[in-house]
Amino acid sequence: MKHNFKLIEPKWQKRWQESKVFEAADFDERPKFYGLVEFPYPSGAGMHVGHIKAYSSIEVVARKRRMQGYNVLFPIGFDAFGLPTENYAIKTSTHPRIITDQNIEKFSNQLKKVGFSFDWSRVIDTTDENYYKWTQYIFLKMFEHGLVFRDTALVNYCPSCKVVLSNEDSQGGKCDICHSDVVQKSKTVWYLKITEYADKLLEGLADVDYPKNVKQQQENWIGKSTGAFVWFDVKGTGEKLEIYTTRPDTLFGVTFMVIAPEHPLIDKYADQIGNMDAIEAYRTECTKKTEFERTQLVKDKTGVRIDGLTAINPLNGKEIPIFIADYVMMGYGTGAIMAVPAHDQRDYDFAKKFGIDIIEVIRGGDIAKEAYTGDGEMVNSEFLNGYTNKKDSIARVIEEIKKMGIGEAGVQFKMKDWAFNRQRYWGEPIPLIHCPNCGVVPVPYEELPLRLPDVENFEPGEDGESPLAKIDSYVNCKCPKCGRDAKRETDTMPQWAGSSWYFLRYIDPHNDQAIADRKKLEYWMPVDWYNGGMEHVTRHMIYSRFWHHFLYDIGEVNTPEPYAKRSIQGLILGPDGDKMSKSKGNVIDPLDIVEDYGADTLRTYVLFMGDYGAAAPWNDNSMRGCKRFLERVAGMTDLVSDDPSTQKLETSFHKTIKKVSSDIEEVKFNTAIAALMTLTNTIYSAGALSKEQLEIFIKLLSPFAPHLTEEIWESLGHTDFLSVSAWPEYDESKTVDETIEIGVQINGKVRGTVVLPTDCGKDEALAAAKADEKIASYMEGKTVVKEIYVPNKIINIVVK
RNA sequence: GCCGCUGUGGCGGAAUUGGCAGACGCACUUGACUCAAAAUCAAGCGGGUAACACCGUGCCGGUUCGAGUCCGGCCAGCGGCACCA
Repeated sequence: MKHNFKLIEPKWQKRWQESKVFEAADFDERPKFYGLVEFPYPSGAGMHVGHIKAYSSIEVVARKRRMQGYNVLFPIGFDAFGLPTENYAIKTSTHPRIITDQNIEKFSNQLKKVGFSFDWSRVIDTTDENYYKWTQYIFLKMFEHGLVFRDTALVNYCPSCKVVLSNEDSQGGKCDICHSDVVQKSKTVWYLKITEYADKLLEGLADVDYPKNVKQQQENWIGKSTGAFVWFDVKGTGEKLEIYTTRPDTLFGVTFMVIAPEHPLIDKYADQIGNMDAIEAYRTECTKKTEFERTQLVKDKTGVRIDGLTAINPLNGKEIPIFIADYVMMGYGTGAIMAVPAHDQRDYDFAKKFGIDIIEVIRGGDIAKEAYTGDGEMVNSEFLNGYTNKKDSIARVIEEIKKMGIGEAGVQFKMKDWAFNRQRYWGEPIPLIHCPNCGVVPVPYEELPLRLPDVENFEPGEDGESPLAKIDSYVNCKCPKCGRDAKRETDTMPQWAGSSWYFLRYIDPHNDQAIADRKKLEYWMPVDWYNGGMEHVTRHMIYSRFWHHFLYDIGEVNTPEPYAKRSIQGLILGPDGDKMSKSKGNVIDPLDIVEDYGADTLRTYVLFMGDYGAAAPWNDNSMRGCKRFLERVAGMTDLVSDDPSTQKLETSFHKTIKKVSSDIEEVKFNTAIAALMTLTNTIYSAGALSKEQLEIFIKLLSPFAPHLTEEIWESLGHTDFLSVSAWPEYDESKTVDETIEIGVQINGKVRGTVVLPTDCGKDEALAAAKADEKIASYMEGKTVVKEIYVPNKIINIVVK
């Protein structure tokens, strides 16, 4: 047979679609498998080869599972709210709804051309009102449970996008959308209390199968630290200044305190502060610094002493000065620290610059040169003197400060609450109403969805005001509680809202009574295997795990963790080894490859390129090698024979079944394909194979190259789909050859090989080795010291 | 600075977890077919040698009959976090 991909690929895609062979069946008695891939943002540019690689992994697993007799749910949808569409809408004066529909249409067609076995009856679109109704529903549930709050604080703000960003959306001080520098701005924003779930998100990691680096990155992001809160009296005010520290056992080494420039203590006692002018000047200066400047000036500490306010060390009653300095952040801990210059480098640098005392309380370093942060004997610390173990001294001091009522043990997280509103049009409207009488009132559940109104102009207002604020008919409403005139919240939800629960909607996409039917949720959840990119580990994955834990707590879902297993795909780089980008002109369009080489070649190649989790450059020649391989597979149909000699291939077949089966489970698609190539070479050398053997071969290949293998299956006389035929079984005893060639070493160096019966005994093996002429020559005139024989592996003869 | 990952031919990458390093694919060389080219088929392909020897998995040392794999110490690259108290 010839591999005529242009003919067969559309043919099978049509048949799969018409027969609904990939549609999942709820409550089927077969075991279930829920395979998930990160649904795409339908951009105007269409699909990227990265999408193909990302989807091909679960595609292969899903196809294998179906053949193994599982009831498989492998869905796809579109995460379609977001800025790129909105910006394109502004540029072209087209409604985002129209653009989104066009892009979804384009993406769907492209996905179908690659032959992915998605269940197209369950497609979701996060911008569909019947979908975002439930996004709003979950939001209101969170509101109801006190997880939504409003606060005025310093937030990440992107001046270019004119939008408030969450911590996750401004990693490294850059806007996630346009990559320009984020500034800190005081704003009143809506938060989701994700920090309330910090511990659950951390502990949940113990129960899931994620790659190590994924777990570690999430742990870092959550950033739990344990320590203590300590309250310092501010002399003459009755005020307690609360600090957080991980080393409360260094309390006797405190020689000053530092509070963040934004700390409320300053304004509260402004009239007692003698140098308010200097302090105000410093505060102004701080707000002008960009994130970049702050991180670049790490060594150069700045600050101002607050005249008129001094603190008292609660352990020894010593008076200590208070400074403001921007190396202390309002956003972490309490915005105030006790400074122990002898044992913290930042405090040390500050103390040196301002001429403050440095008191050693832990021995082991040289505090004349630098701060000592290691372990050692405690000194100058009264009741702590003599402790040498940090754990013990911390435990002791916590006990003591608790007794004295001056502090307590505590934990802190780096993770911050999720700034949840965006001053944008193309997002889910936030279903809250501001009533002058009742305060913030939720839109009643029965009024959901709160629909996005039509507007003329999608541009945000000058001071970062949402476009929705300009529509009086939307803004003005009646308070659901008291019935008086009220105003709607006009901001929308962030990009990540819709994707925080989408995997639940696939389970019951058309349900208008609930997120999804409870029984169906219990049947399908959790997601058995979720593949995606590293870039979502500290955004989408954290957010969606948070929402899911919440839904579990209120009894809406049956598992705390949404994803049982996670895998990560590595980037496909351009042929030049650089990241693909339009400006570099090194972008490979997957549809061009489908057109010129076929979908089966594309699919096989993206998985054959290398280690699935690692980045690898695209290589046209290497891709053609995969096409050549598929052509050789097509050619096997001409080798089918009932000649008894084909029985000699049996061992190779059993080995290959075993290898391909296990490699797919271990995300080693490259070696699974390599094994099939090796078997192809073996078959061609043999010159013939049986019909049954060819059937096994195409079954093993079908998850990778489903079109060609369906075609061969049909040509062999089958009228059913290969895609749902039974996955081949292997017989362990038949995976072993009768004879095996092993290496023979003299003194650890390979000097020859010998062919032995499998599992041959030691005497026989050594005799065979010594009979070898070359081996014998190496042993001549030497005495044998030791003989090592590992069956089926190696012979090593040590001589002197 | 802290944490994590990775270093193997000309290239992408294998190696049953301590047992013949370089599977499979690409590139390359030679041959067959062809007027010729492409495609295809056959053979070769880490360095080195006429052939052996010998040298080879980032570097230095160690354990072992035997190390890409284990241990100790470095070096380089990538990713994440970062004045986190």
